[in-house]
Amino acid sequence: MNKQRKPTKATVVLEKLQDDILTGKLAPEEKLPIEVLKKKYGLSGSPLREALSRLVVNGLVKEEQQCGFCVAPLSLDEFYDIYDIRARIESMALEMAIANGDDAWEADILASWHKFSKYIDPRLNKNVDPKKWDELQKEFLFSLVKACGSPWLLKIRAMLFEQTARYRAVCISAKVHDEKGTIGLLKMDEKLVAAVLARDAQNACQISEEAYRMSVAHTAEELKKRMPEGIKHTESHNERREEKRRKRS
Amino acid sequence: MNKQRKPTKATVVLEKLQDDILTGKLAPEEKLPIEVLKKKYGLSGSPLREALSRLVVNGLVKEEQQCGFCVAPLSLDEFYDIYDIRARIESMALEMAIANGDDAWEADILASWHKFSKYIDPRLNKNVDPKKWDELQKEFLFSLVKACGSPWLLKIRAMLFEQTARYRAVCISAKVHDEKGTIGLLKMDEKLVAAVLARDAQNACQISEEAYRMSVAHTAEELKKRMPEGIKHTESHNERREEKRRKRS
DNA sequence: TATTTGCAAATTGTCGAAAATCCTGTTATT
DNA sequence: AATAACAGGATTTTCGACAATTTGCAAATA
Repeated sequence: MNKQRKPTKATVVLEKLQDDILTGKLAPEEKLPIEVLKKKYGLSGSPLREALSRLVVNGLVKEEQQCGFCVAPLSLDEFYDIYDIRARIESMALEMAIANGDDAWEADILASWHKFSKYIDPRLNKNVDPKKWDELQKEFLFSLVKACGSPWLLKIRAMLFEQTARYRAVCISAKVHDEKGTIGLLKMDEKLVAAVLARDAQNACQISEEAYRMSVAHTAEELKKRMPEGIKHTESHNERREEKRRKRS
Repeated sequence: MNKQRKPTKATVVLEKLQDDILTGKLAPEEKLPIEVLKKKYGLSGSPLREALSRLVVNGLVKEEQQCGFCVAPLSLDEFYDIYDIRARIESMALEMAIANGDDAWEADILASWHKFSKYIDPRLNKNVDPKKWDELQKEFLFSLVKACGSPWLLKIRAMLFEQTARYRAVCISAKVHDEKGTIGLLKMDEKLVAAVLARDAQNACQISEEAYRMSVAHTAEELKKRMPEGIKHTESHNERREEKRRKRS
């Protein structure tokens, strides 16, 4: 009998904040003044600070002592870093899952692959919702490694996944309309599923890493196009301060 | 130009709590009632909850909604898991560092290895402080991977390192008095340094993993002696997993 | 006897205000 | 003119009290 405990306001607002950051409603480098957030989310300072503190640890929020919180910045450097590490971790988990997985694991892969592939296939579905695309893909990728047997590896993986979501969000809509690219992705993932179910770890990892490489290249293109805006925002922020100082002197 | 900001009480008490948990002053599963902590650390609830919230995210503290916080439990299951993942992550970082490291990196390895090895060698130093042993070893191991080039990998590694510290602490004093074991460790680490400086990644990783395996075996022995009965019941399962890991390499 | 119900005590979670700290623009000093 | 010292205002951080929730225990019920 699992006792259902009422979630605290802190955890509720944590999820809301996380979602707002991941979807870009709160922009990178944006300042997060408590006074504003209090009104926006309709609660007091304590649970807010609690939520923000948690987000600091997993890297979505940055804190400067005595100067409050802000959304963690985005950078190309970090983007390449996270994707690189994420691909390696994913391979590691994949290898372990292939060694450990049982029948239920295989069944789960087939099920989530079915749902994901049918949904995003432009030949079957013309109206894909980027949000749902992301959700289904997440479930599919998770099903592959779920059976790796290591809670900590899954925890680390989840953390990296969350981080990359922020970068993906920048250009997710672009992907939806790239019919040719989508079909390529489908074919590649299909090969991946086949390799995993055949318990061919080496091949599976190779395909997985290849998929990551393509994804990185694609996303980086979009990022370079759009990041200037994101960065300009913070730069202008800094420059405004600089300018003010210059004017006065 | 680095402005020194005064640290908040929350961050101060965070470090104190972390230290108390890592050194075992706060026992695993021990309840952490705020009323008690308030008196113990001499401050109010808000910064305390903030610190505890952070510790929840990185896994040192467990929270149950509406029922407060407690020190995260220790279990053999988790012990094997963390060490396994940590060894793999360490190999990954080692490989990258060997590929990326420069002269300064090599120099740093030699320096910290010198300090560490001289200090723990029972033929040179009879009065070793376990705390300092741990500190020097930490610095030495960090120097090996520092040049891996990935901030995120280092962050993950640091997190796992912290976690294992708690398990090590249970039996750290035993290690200090095992003269033969210490000399064995020294020899092994010496070979590791040689392999790293020779940029022989494969060999280095092999030695590193071998060292972890020995460490796991040794620590597990001590843990089994000291841990309460209830926790041991999954032991056979864990050992099977260890077997699998051993065979693979 | 075993299970459920209901109340009191204890503890957690939240609030609003007070204290501490930082930033900005002005004035004083060299 | 450049630098340092200093208030005023804004923001962050902390406190102490209040509200909400759980837990323990005893009485009631089957």
